[in-house]
Amino acid sequence: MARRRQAVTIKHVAADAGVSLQTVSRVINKEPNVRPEMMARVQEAIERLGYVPSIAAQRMGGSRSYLIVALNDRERTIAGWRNHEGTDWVDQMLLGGMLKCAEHGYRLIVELVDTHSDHIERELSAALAALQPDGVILTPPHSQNPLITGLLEREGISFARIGSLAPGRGFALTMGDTGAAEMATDHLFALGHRRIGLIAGPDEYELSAWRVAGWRAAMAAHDLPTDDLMFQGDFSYESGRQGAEALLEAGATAIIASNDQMSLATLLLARDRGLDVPGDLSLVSFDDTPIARFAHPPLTSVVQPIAEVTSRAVELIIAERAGRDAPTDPIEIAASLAVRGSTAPPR
Amino acid sequence: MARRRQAVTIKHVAADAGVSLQTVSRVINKEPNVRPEMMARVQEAIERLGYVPSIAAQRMGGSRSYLIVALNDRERTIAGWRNHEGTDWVDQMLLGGMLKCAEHGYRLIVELVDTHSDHIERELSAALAALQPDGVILTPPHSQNPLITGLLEREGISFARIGSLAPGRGFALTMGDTGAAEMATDHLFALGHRRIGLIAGPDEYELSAWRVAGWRAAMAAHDLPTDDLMFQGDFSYESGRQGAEALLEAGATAIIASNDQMSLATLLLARDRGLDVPGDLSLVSFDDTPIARFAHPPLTSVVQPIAEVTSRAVELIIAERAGRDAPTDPIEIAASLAVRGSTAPPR
DNA sequence: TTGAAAGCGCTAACAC
DNA sequence: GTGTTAGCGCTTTCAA
Repeated sequence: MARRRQAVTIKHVAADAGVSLQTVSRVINKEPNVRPEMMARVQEAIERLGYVPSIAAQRMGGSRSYLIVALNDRERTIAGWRNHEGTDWVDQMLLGGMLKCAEHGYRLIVELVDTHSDHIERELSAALAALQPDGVILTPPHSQNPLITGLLEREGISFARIGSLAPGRGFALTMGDTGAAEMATDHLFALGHRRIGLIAGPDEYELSAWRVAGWRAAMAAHDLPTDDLMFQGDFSYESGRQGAEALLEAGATAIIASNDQMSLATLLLARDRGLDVPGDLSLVSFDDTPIARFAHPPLTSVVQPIAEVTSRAVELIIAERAGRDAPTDPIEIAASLAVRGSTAPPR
Repeated sequence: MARRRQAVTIKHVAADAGVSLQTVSRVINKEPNVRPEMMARVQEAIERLGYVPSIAAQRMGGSRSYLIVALNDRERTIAGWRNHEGTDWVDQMLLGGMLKCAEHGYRLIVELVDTHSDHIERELSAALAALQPDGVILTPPHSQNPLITGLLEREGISFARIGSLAPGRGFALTMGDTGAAEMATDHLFALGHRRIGLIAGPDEYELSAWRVAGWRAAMAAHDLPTDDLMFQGDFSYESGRQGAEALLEAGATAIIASNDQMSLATLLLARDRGLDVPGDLSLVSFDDTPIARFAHPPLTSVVQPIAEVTSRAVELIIAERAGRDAPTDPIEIAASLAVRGSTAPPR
């Protein structure tokens, strides 16, 4: 295979337009101090020759790399793909992130690193050194891992933290978990439920606590006790089953589960016990994956705007690189509730 | 934001190990002609300093870019993500492709281009110029688009064609569609079906014809007529419904549908008509997405090894770049049949 | 407002 | 075997 070089480079454009390399570069980067006339001439040459800058060369020149890394948890992501039951977190990130990137000539690269690895910093450093991305989008639980945020901060790379409100650098974005939990609780309350249980996620995820807080707030607003109605799971099916057992024991007539696996576990436990959903037990899921949508009955679910949040994260990163000033307050893009067949008034 | 440069470069390593840049480069690239002793010294320096080569600089040096592009159909892919019903083609490509890439220090970048666009060549050229990937993995229907394969061939970029057997350059890989269709047909025959209908995919996809051929071959082997038992759909729900109507009209007791949407359409049509699946109608899907797995009953499906095929495609591309000789024959990684509740003996 | 020169981190070609 | 040199395509000084 022949050593392949760029077909048309900035030099060709410069020659064609009869200007210097520098002027072409300025036009490409939309820099000021170029006469409209020059700019038009250069633009025309670019079109004619079909010139597209090489991102490797742009990076080498010391400017942007036009690469944004979406960092996900390796174990969980791969497990999701392997089981292929449609957990579409990554797809939604691609949908929102890739398309937004494309609008600005950027690319989104998915990277996986182990949360629990002791050499997580080395893994990430290697990826950063290899790719030299202009930004990194962190998802839970990476978004609240100080080893990761610290490294990014030291390296001076702009990053977004999805699902984290911790103070510090990096754009914080949430999907309004507190409000979503309140919404779910209120929905169940409005149906007439009073014993509303919550199967929470693990502490490792900040958002677990937010959801608990939202549920507690809603319960308190209705003067309802929460005493033994909370069970802390770890997002696994098994923990969901345990949680459902505990909450049924506590007399829950409705259960909110913090993800699809725990919801599914609850649904199947109910079935095993001969309980009708939603007749004997109402159920709200906190994920809107096919597992929830195609369950029988289809689960009322909190729908998380992953694509929108990722898109926003990309925007923030690109805007910061472009020198525009960044918002310092956390950004919330609220989840919504899709009411389906798993919730109904209690008997 | 400070202009960020590589923290530790090949120069640092060279200095640290007391050798020339070139020697370090040779070690990195596993080139011959380096004494084991030198190599060890360099390796040690690399470890100690935590050096990782910059992909951009490697590309600039004129060698590999360590980037492989996975090219998918824009419209279909985005629609899949938007509807988010778990069509996990891209996920499976990432699963197989990313992991294999990672083993060799490569990255997989997902790119979307419009099949029906008249400027498809410009779109692709731009992506190639920007990224300068070492290889491109084509999926249907791009894999049989001469505009695309022609361009890649002219540019001298190695590429893999998934789902294409057309002659010409590029590694051809299939998932044994002919055999899969035969397998599905034989399964139904073994259950006692004689009127087995097929809802085929559009001609735009080579594999549509292979599936028809497999079905025909299996039917012929059992001396069964195929006359009015074939309907050509276009992978849409609507066409699936039309196909199901036509085939039921023709007296089919079993239907094989070429994707999940058409299968779902068939299932729902049966339900509308009060037909029990599998009692009155057996159904085999050609996709194993959540739509098929979570349907009621769960659909017997052809399971396509997308991850494996992509992984293999990555291997082939990397091997070719490394100068190892490439297989010229098409590679088949056979699909399997997951028997579920939608197939049973006819009444 | 424009251009010339230097250098980014790496590899290819050649010399030693 | 190993080191030296000359770029790759671009951006960043800095000078005009």
